[in-house]
Amino acid sequence: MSTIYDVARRAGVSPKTVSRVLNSDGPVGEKTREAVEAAMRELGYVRSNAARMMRAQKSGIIGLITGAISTKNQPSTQQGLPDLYIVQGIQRALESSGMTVMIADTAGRNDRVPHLIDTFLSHRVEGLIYVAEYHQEVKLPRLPDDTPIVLANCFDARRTPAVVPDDRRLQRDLVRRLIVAGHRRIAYLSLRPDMAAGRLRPLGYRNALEEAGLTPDPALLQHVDFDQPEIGPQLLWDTIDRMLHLDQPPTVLCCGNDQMAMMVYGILRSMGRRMPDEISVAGFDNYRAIAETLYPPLTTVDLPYNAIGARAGERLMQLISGVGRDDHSPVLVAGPVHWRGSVTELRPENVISFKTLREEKQ
Amino acid sequence: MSTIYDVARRAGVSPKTVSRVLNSDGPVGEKTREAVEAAMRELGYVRSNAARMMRAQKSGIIGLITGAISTKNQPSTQQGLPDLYIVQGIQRALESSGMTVMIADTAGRNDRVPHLIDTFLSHRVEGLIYVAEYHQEVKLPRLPDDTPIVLANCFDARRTPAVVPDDRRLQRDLVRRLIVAGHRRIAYLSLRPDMAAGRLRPLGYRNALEEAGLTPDPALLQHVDFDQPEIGPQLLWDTIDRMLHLDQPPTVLCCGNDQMAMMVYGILRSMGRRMPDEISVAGFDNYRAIAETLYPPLTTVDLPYNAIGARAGERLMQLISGVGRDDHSPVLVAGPVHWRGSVTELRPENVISFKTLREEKQ
DNA sequence: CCAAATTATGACACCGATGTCATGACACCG
DNA sequence: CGGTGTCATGACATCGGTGTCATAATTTGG
Repeated sequence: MSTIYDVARRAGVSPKTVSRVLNSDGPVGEKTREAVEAAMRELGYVRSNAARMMRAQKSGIIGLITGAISTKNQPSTQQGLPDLYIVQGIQRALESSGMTVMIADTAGRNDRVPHLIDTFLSHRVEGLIYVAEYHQEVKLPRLPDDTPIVLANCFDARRTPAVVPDDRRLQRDLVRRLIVAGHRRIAYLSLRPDMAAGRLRPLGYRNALEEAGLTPDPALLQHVDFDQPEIGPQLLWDTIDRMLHLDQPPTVLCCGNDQMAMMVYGILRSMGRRMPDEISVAGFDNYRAIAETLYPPLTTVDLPYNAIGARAGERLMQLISGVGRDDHSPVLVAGPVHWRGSVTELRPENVISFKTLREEKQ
Repeated sequence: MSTIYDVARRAGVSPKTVSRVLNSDGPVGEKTREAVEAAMRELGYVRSNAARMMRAQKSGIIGLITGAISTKNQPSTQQGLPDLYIVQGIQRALESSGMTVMIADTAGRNDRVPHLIDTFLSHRVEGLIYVAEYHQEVKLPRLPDDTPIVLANCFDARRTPAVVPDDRRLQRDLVRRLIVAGHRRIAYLSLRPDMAAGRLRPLGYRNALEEAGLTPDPALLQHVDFDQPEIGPQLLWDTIDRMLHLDQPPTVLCCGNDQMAMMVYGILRSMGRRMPDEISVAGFDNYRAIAETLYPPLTTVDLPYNAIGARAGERLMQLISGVGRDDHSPVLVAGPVHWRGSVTELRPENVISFKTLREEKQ
């Protein structure tokens, strides 16, 4: 591959002049510039980042660590593929700043993280982003120097800058909307409480009920470890069966995520229940491959992984430029409710007008 | 960040000696080595790849271009997220060779590809991999120099080294298995024929039937553009309705992919058909979030995106080391049939034993 | 015990781009 | 017309490792 020296020789100028043309640095004569540009074209010259990085002491590289990429085909895979969307969002956000993204995955082994960080540091990355596959607390080794790092879809005890989904608010918004549609008996099938989503979403559900003056009924709230290999569907079946046989059965089943909702679809239909007339179903995530393809399409709330990535990228760029280095508050990201065919709007006379709620939503 | 000069000064040796310790190059005295290692630890030294790359003229970087990462939230999103799995496979394959992966996405705009390639070249990547979101033909700008490139999940007219799924064989294997299970009236709901999968999979379906001495019935083969926004589900409904009212209706519906199968589940149940007793359903892809969570779990065939990535990575490493530079034959990748609850095994007396088929499958 | 081989270490150049400073050629102004 | 600015360009050093060669110290062998 050719260098500025090759270009300089061919154009009959000094290397420094070529450099000036490349960077529009100092003044360069019209004829000289043309000669240099011609030489560059003819040689197919591409400037070496390594050399330029050495002088500039800037790499223009951001390191991305994602455990997600590799834990996906583990036994218990319950989530969608949020990380891809997050990575996409990061790329979008970093694109304008001219950064190049270097990516590495832990291959499902957290003990490899220090090694990956070392590799990134040897490339002198200007910042790091750690992407988790689902909202959770993580523990990262302390970075040896002052390279900024942002956590996406996770947080840690050291209060490292983080961007996470606002699970509580998202669930609250969805349940609010269900209430606006006239539903009063709203069941909630929650994810395992050892995941952040399994704690925060039920909280949002409760908030929405209380706001509306409804008393949460313990009989309508149940944790279901639905993605357990064998017993998951059975657990779900039993729970739904029990709820539907209550004196006052729910009119809508709010599911911990879209995948659970998909399974609920199959179960309800096997039970001979018609959707959404007899019983409505709502999801969480707006996992589009599922929500839009299910029949009927699934009402759910958008967990905007793209935006999480974008926010993380922006936050990192700020940190790199020295802004908000001591701001430790996490960035919460929310998205809109997607109202589709899986939930009935109950008869108007049952629907109370949540004026304040609606206004707030705007 | 500290340099070997800092380390050398601290350890009271020359920079070259530090370099020797780093690379286990020449002989180094025991005491000297320890002093150097101590100094490195104390300073938190991390070697600069930029500098070393300059001398070595090797970057240790592989460039990854994926259009997929960004076209996902386009209107017509029908596939899963194969690219993530492909990327994962690539990383796995490259990990052992100590390569670092740099990733860039086209943000859905193919006109950005040349720019991305330039960026990669400026980093002096040792190879490139282009990952497509679904099996298709692509057209890439010619690379200006001899940097090797491999196409993953796509191919081009220049016969650039490529790794693609063996759609025909996968579909044939699945249909074979259906035949072994006793099915004779096998319907095929195909994807749009403008996608490679929409042409190759029906071909495999046909192959399997003919092998078994069954005559393909045109009434049982239908292209369905199921992921069209509004009319998709309707088209699918009509097609299924028509097929189920044939004189000899199908016993199993073979779907172009798992997502279509998911929609078919909903439709069949709305029609009041019980699965799998009355009618069986099979998918394609083994999109696990869907196939394993559907109720009943979906029989499908594994399109091993992971393996595609891994093969692509391996192929690239070969090319880099100069092996098989003029081998233009594409690598075909297949995976196993996953037999789950969505397809009935018909009564034994109906089941002919496909001895040869079974043996071949092993 | 001395020559030859081996071990341990350092001086120096180089990879390719760019920052600093110098130099020569003009143009402009009083 | 001489001094001062601006323009256009180049010489040279530098970034941080590593290859080459030289040199000093030590061991080995005859």
